[in-house]
Amino acid sequence: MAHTQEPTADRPVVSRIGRFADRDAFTAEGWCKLERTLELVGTRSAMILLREAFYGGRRFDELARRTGLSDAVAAKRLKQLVDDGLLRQQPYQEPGSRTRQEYVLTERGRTLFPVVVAMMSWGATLEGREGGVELVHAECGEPLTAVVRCAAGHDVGIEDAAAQTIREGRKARRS
Amino acid sequence: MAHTQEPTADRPVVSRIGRFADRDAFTAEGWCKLERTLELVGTRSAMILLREAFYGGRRFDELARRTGLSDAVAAKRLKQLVDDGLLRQQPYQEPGSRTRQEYVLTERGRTLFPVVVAMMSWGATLEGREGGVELVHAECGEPLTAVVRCAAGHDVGIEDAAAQTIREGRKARRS
DNA sequence: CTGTATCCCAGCGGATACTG
DNA sequence: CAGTATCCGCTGGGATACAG
Repeated sequence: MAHTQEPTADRPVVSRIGRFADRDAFTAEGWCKLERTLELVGTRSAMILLREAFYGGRRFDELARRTGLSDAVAAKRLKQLVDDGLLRQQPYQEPGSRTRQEYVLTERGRTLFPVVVAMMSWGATLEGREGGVELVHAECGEPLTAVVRCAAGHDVGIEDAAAQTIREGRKARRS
Repeated sequence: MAHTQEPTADRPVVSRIGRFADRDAFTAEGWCKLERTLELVGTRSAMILLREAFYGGRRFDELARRTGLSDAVAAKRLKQLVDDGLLRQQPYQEPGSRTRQEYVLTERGRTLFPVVVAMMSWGATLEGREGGVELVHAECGEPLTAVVRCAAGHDVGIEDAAAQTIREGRKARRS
């Protein structure tokens, strides 16, 4: 698949392999994986609540205040995230105080880690006030970024990516 | 699932280092890098237009139809993406036909690659119809995923991440 | 402390019609 | 082909008040 080449302006950034004649057939409905993701976490409130969950936030009060969301919106979105299986609610006993409910990421929610990191990392490249909170590697203290890799383990830059249609019925394997 | 210390309910999923006493001070305004990202690409239309750009879509008609967006919405969002410096409009001469305008990703837009891949890759893990379009590594044909890495080059799983406050003025270096 | 209930507004996005 | 203009419904999210 020769595509040595500079992805300059007169060529698509991402080369196309496969047949794109049938591209339009996949436009609508539930085909697009990106849109499926957006249906679950496509709102600002969902993303920043997840951000706080990754930061370690657990109690309702904590999550609502630190996101700056109103109670109503926080409650509604948290409920949706629980319904969608990204957060789980469970009782939590603190010695000396009464039982509380807390929100924790489920295993599925935890798999959003690269998504959150990718967005935070990209946002860090924009102009804006320095400071805030960041995620780092606990062992070396370096900030996190998201990189693209293929299922075979190769690092993949944008110029090495190609878009192709998936045959219906062909099982997408996720190693 | 290796990670020995189960990040169970009574511990934050992501451990906290640094002082979080001042955490609330960073809640509002432009501190959060994730929110900065959401301001630019936080809408459904922006994300799926970028998706099509990564797939290689260039002309207005193509982008509007394949995203399923109405002309009005597509035009408005494309204009915003151009204003924000994620897409660029440039003339394009096809032999035998008249000059056309086309939308191409700018360098900044291209850096959104991990974000788009992360979201598509996560969406692929959800239930839904098989098929559609996917991004693969051109050389080996394997599908793409996004993984988290620190600036020092280590792969970082969620259990190895920590949240910390950034001192104001400390320059966030991006290697 | 953890929500629910109402009211309200702005923005997203669809549909349709129209322009260069 | 590449948009603009207008209208309109839906929902995201804020504010305020109330409840277990």
